[in-house]
Amino acid sequence: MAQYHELPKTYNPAEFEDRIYQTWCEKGYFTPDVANDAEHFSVVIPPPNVTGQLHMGHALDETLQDILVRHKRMQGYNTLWVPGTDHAGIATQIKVEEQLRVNEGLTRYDLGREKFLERVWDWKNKYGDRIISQLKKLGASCDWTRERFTMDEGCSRAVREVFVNLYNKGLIYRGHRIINWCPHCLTALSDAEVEYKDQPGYFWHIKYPIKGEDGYVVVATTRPETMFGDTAVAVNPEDENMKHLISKTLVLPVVGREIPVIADDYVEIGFGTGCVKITPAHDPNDFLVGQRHNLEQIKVMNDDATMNAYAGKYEGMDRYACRKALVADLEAEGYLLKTEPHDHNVGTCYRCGTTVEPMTSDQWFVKMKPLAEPAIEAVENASINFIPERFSKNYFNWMNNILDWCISRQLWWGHRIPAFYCDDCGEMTVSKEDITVCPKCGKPVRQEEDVLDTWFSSALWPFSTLGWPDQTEDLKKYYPTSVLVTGYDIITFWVSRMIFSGLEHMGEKPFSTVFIHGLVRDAQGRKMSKSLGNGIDPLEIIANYGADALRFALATGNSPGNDMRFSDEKIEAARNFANKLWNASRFVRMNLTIDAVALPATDELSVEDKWVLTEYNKTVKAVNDALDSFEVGVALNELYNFTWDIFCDWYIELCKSRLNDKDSAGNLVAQNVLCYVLTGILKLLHPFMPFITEEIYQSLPHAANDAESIMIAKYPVYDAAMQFEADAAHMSHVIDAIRAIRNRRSEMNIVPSRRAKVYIETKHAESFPQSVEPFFQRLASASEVEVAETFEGKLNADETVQIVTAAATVYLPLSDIIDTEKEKARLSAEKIRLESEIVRIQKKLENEGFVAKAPAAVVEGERAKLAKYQENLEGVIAALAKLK
RNA sequence: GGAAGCAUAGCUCAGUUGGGAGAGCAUCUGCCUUACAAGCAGAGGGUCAUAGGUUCGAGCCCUAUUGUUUCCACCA
Repeated sequence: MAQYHELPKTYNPAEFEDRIYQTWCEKGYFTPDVANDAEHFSVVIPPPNVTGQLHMGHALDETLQDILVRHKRMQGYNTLWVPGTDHAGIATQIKVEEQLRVNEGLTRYDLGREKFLERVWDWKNKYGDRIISQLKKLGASCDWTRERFTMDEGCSRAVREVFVNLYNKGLIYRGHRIINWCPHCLTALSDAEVEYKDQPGYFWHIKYPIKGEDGYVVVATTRPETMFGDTAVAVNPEDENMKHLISKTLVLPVVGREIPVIADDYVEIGFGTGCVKITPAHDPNDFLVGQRHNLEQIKVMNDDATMNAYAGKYEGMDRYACRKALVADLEAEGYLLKTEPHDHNVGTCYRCGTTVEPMTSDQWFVKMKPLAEPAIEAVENASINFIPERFSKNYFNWMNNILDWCISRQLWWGHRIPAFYCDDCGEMTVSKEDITVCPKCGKPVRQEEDVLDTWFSSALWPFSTLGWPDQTEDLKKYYPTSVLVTGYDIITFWVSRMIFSGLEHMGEKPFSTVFIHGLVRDAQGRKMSKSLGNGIDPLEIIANYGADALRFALATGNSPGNDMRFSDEKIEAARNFANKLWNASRFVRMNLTIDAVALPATDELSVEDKWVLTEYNKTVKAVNDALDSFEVGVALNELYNFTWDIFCDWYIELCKSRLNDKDSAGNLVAQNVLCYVLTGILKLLHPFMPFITEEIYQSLPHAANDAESIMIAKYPVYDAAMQFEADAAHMSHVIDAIRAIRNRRSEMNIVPSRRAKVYIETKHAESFPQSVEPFFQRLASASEVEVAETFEGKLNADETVQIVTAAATVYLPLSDIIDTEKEKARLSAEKIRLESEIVRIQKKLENEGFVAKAPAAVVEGERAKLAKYQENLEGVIAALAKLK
């Protein structure tokens, strides 16, 4: 035993987690051999942003991935988990600008582009490293030799390659279009980056006078400040009340500019006033109307959402200040007809929360329709599967209605768009390589200032991380990846874009399965957020409870796609389980004299050995099945129950008598079976709780074919030869009887220290051989045990407690505390219960439909149940008769 | 406006091809039984949201309703 280290008396994860992780790294277990021709299992990590630190969402995402990855690795797959981080364009730039402002009172313009980017890289290095070290704390078995960053050289090359390819195919274009503008971040946003929120507001009804007439039309608007950009008023041509206005000219109040009344069926008859002001430069719908009618686009705001010269005397005012002043003026001049409260949904920036301003602008776009079609098809024909399946509906909804993707951002942090302008001849060149002179005229060129949407590079992650555009060995071996694990909140941002990118650039899907999980909420079910201050720090949890407990708490009870709550109770329960496993292992270990484990031959095994092996084997199957179908919570529940209830509470207890008898043959058998099953539990649990299982594994003797580390051990597989059904049935008779005795004694408040002889009257003598007698002594407070087919005439019913179980009637001679009347009442109640059960089952079995249509196994099960109840009832009736 | 999820013990949640409901925590009772009080043994507690339907049989499938959460779209 000397070669195996001791387990300290108390479970203290902090003592070994870091050490074990370091050993795994040193041994290179995380790095697969590309040349190994086993089937591959590959996963790319959803790259955490370099903006911050690990939060519970990451912890869940990483835990689930690690469970799948470790399971497959132990099953012998050529397993790769690629780690990395995301540059997170806007988010990171905002953070660094904020830091700059607070610490130095500077803006990015004070530093200039180059110096500012140096600062961002400093930030990236610091926080990127921090998040990686946090992933390691969690136990993530990523291959760190393949760590990537969305802006590293390789990924940047992939981005350029993709950009140029799409441009050459006509799928990327530059256009003057209406986009979502964030006046705080000072950049365009894609549709996906806008979050709509309900905000209270008003409908202002404003008179627009008709030129040359006394009359006016009334337009209702929630955004009066945009009226400086109005270039028409539209009515529906089918609207009988309005059609007479068509082609008339209106005079914009305050501004005095003349605009036409146009006909467009975009206007809904009966809604509002029936007249709609058209502001093509500041509303997406109006933009389309403007295109149809060739209207002028008048932009009335600056980039920071202050009003420009078109707003006349309001120039320089913020859009909301302008709104207030304008409304007051309109009212004063009699143009304001009425003001009604109106809640509406306004778009906000997903990074800073500022209300987005729709504006026309020159931006770069990806033409989406041609890319979306094959991406939709891949999910439709189940080439890619969502788990749970319902999330494919989300996906279809987004992809079917997709508009062109605005990919340019007016930021500095990101992949600069590889377009080069020649101011001399006006030529624009898009190029994979940087160029300095115009290929057409030879004059100097300047590169596009804008950078790409951060999701543009994320979209390439499954292949850019494997070396593309080079045809690397990694790419050949590990693409397409096997599973993508992520939250439902970024299906549109990321998953959909990876799918069409993979199909377009690789000609093959990026992954086969998308495994979606929910959000981690706080104990009250609220989203964790900085503003609420209810975030739980995973690192604090690890420090207090250990990474294994955190992982267990996140994985247990988790079902795909559903949100979960994280609470103190949960993490404590997880820690308690780890502690239980720890102590059970200590117990096993302290009873060991063997140096190696070998499962004894079947004829050497006792009934309880065969029982526990049968139950273990069932658990092996259940866990593998559950993991194969991504039911991580179900798998862990199976393991929890087997470990705690069957192994610890029963099997270990059942072994104690053999373990105490050091010289018996049974002693070695028990040692071997205990070690065998415990090692099996450790292996099964390893993907969920990697550290504690390794620590214990290293402290136990192993079988000849066991690996040096549990990480690379073989995952248990179901073995039909290890199903000992008959023995398992015998054992459950014994367990039934023990439970029944405990139950009675507890009801009668008999302290465990008061022992009593146990008489077992049974027709199933084979279930109660002499070898099980110690179980009753140890677990049912028996002083001694006697088994017989009948104790007729030997026991006085009035002086014994009668306990009827399915397979036996047990007598406890406790004459001094027996209340015969209570015994009668109890047995009578039991009789009634059994009778009603019997009637229920009999009815079922008399039902021809049931017998004819139900599966044979179910019918058989009911028959067996009936027989059991009937035997039980006979026992109760006999017991009652004796009390008369 | 469109779509989806959830509703099961006091609380938080499992329940996967439909065969008479489980766990953790909490509560109550008894135990320091030499691995574990972060524990052991027992107990109580559920018209599985409501109303219909399919079926021999429904927590599970279908329809409607109520409550709740989320996603998408958005009418100025």
